[in-house]
Amino acid sequence: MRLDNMLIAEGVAGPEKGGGVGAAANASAAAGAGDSAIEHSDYRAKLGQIRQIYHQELEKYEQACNEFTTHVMNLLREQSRTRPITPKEIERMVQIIHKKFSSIQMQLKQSTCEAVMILRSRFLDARRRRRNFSKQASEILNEYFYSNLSNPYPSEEEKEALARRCSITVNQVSNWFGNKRIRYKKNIGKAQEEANLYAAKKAAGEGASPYSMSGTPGPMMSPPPGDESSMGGYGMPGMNGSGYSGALGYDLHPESPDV
DNA sequence: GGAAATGATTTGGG
DNA sequence: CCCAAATCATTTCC
Repeated sequence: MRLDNMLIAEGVAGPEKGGGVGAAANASAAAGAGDSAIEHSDYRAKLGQIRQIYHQELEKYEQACNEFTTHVMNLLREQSRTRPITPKEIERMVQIIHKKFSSIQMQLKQSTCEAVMILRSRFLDARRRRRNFSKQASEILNEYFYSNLSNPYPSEEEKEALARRCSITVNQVSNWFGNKRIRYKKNIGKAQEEANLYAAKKAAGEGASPYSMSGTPGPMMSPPPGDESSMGGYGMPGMNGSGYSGALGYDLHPESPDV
């Protein structure tokens, strides 16, 4: 019913996917804006584990059910010597057994669903895998922010430029400015120091080049001496060993973290 | 270990 | 869409 559909939708039940668990070796980290590729393979690996356990258990139940059924059949056959037993009665017995076992399977399915839900919330919520930006990125963003304090709203192009220089996404730049604005406003008194600090830094670093905001937002501004915007992001997230323990003995042992 | 800092998301308004 | 504000979850610093 619902649970089945959900499990199929999540890829736990249903058609077997290719090589199964160990077939998530995706080593193509697109240079551009590829941000949701690596986390996905990790997610799938864990999902594969869940699927494996699920099928294992399912099979076990199936087997147990069959064994129990034949056992009961034997008992009935034995009894048939002392009293007449109709085929209908046997069939009813079998049905009762199957019903019982299917309810047990239901439990398995439900706890599997729960496990998937937990997994989803663990991996799909980016808040849980937050990483601080690099020092340089913060520098760049702060520079812009305090240089344009009167209007700290970078246009789309400016955001893109900042994103490139910081090796982060445009969305992250937007987030950063959203956070920065609100948090700057919250305590202006204290942040003022920071403003001065960055203003001074600016003046010292650039000498006579007031690219504040009046003129064109030239995309060719020369960065300060210590630029180096390559540096390939900020490394792979360590992915602390979550080890969620589901209701029914699901336990994803902390796997070796590498791609 | 707890507080502060910080990045990301949700909510609500335009 | 973008933004502000509130909130969440994690990292960093003490």
